[in-house]
Amino acid sequence: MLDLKAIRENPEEIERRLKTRDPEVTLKPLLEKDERRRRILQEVEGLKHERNEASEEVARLKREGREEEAQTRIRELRALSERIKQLDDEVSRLEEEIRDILVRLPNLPHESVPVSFSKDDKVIVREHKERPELPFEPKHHLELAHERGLLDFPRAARIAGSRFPMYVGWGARLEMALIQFFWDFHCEKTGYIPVLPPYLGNPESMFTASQLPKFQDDVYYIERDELYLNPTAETLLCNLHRGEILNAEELPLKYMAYTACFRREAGAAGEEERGLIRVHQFNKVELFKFTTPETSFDELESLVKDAEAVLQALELHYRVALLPTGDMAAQSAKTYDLEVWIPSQKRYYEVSSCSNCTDYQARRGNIRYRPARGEKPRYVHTLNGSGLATSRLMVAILETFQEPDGRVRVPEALRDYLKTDVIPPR
RNA sequence: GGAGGGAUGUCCGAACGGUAAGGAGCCGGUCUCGAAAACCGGUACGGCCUUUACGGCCUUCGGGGUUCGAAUCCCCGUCCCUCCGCCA
Repeated sequence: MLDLKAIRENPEEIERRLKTRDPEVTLKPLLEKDERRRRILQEVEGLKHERNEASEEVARLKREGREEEAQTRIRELRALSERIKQLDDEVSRLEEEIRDILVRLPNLPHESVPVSFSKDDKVIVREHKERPELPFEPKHHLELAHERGLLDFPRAARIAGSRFPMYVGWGARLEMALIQFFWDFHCEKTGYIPVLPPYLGNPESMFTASQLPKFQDDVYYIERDELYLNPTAETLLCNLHRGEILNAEELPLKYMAYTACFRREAGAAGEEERGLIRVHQFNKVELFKFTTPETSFDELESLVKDAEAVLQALELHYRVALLPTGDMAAQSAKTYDLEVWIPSQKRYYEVSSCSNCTDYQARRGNIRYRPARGEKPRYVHTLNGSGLATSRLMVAILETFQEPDGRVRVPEALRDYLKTDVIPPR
């Protein structure tokens, strides 16, 4: 959510910047409603002042036993109270309308973000390692998994439905090893506080993270209990300090969580996304930071490095992309994607998305910090990044490290977890 | 799921429907070489409004209602506690 006061003070500039993400944006109706609201507010506050003084007078008259005079005064005050109620209602209606508009506006993009509506206009910032050239036609991960009995989609479909993965045997062991490796890595090497949060979130949490109101259809919803199934731990961690005022000294606060993530993925389907690429349930270790406004963009750079470090440890080829204005999530002011090479498709897939959401989520969730003793609280900045999503990583590992005979070499970093250096045939 | 009890500031804690006591803590001061103690003063976080003032309005978990006026009465909800039931 953007700062209404800032919009009021600088509407042209803000509208211009928002239009780099969504050309439809117009602030005019918002400003008109704001103007009206403030006018009525002034009137009603004046009337309330009047009422407060009159009420005090009634109390005094009653204390002094001047009952008749008090009754006369009370009769007079009825009309005033009626008017106040009318105006109050109008103010609340306007406030609701203003909020409705405000919560749907995206965040202001940072000036370093390339301006474009096409996702192809992302900027490749850097690459790691050479693109692996296999001396044979690489097999699709599903084929490898089938030969080795690593995944069982048909039976998962029996249990839950299509596009739910089921890991079996060495597949299950590899998935657990990846989770455990990411978890240990960030606990020990990058210093994030580990958290196992609830997997369900209430409407307020979804709203704060900006999952609502726009992405209602992308999340699973349990109507009976008014709870949403976690789509990404960003949503959960974002709410860890909702409504709090943090101390400046404790910032930046760095958290990490492992969760399963659930997404409806309505409408998504296609040959390219067969197998583990796009599923309703996947595992992810998420990184999340609460920082001061001054440091957030530096913290974004280090967050990206923390996520990259895991890919490097796994010896994978990847690149870092800076997303253009039109391709970022609404809450983000600046986003880097980490994209890993998938040999069978000869293309990159996103395995991590690292964003600085500045004060956008903080304002929605009223997450603040006090810069110094006695000073007014300010909104924190929130940052999130996957560190990483395991399901797509498994695809990359199976395909990148496959041998001509279909065996899969286990990267050094995972050997302690798997107790083998090659995934054998079943 | 059922029955009770509760939620007031940084903390504790009061308030016949009449406009948020008191204490601790914290901040400032007196005293002191300095500190402690004592004493004096300040202290409702926070938000909104513009005529930026010694200003006004809102704020007793949240949302509604009754009333001239609600921390207080009524309704709905959230969270916490106790008991019963169920249960990995």
